[in-house]
Amino acid sequence: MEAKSPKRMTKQRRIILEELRKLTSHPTADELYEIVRERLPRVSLGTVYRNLEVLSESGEILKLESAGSQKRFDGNPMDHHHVRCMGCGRVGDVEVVGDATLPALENFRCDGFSITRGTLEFTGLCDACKDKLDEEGAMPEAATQTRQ
Amino acid sequence: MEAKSPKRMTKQRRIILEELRKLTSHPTADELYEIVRERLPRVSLGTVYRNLEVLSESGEILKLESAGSQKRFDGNPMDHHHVRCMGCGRVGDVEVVGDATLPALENFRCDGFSITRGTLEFTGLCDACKDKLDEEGAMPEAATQTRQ
DNA sequence: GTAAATGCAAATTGTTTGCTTACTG
DNA sequence: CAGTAAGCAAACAATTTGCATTTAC
Repeated sequence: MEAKSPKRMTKQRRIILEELRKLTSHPTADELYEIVRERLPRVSLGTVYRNLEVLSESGEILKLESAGSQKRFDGNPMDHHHVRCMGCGRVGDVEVVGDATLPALENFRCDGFSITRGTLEFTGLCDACKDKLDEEGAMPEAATQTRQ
Repeated sequence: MEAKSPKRMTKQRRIILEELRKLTSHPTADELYEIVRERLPRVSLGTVYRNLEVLSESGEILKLESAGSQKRFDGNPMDHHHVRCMGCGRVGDVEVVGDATLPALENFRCDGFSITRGTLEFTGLCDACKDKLDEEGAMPEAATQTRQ
């Protein structure tokens, strides 16, 4: 279901891929656009979107559609787990430590669906958002919204 | 961090909540809007959005931000796991069967984040999308996109 | 009676697409 | 030199917001 190489390696595609791979931050398309723009000042946001699409189809990167309202991208295409900050939408990598192992996929039952990937997304809070909540103390009203 | 009751129980809010609770389908805002409209023909989509927001802040429903490009909502606010169809974005409930137990949250390490909820999101394929893929056979090009 | 919520429409935001030109293989 | 990809702008889709009016408490 994946891993066909992209057709042409243009300068833009190569640089987009290089910059994404340098990051562990799972950037959104426009965050990456800003970064790529330092090396390719005339690149367009549309090109970034198109290439991220192509690269994720070919399995070179991961498209994290399940990351809130904005899509995020991961330069590491290996299967691994993620946490998503419920405050700001940021995504981090999660590793399983100690002797813990996840139950096999057969242990999860869901009618009408077949689970194809055992990669999980946890819900959490990043340090920045946690600090913000702590400061706000008995936070005035709706301080728990999702922005980005 | 949650469970303050909404301020006023308007007819719209009550009906939106009732209809959402009847469903197990994790509808999007506009799917629910269409349903609610049968009982409240003059309701507006904005009102549906506003109420889904308020109800999820108060902990009466779940907002599944991690459900692809469109947010989905769950009338069951208890912690439970979800599968998201990578084909169409639909979301289903997942239950853990047999003697399987998830590792405790301490067994997951993620720098800069604290995991607050152990509810997981799996990636899968719903029956409809699976059938579609099967029919397409050696599917011509990019047949694995997310639409909804 | 008053603050909160509605309906409607317009504004925002994130993403995709059409088209002409440029460049890779 | 053939066809894929870029750049740019316009189109789209999902969600949010401003405002005048209505309604729950």
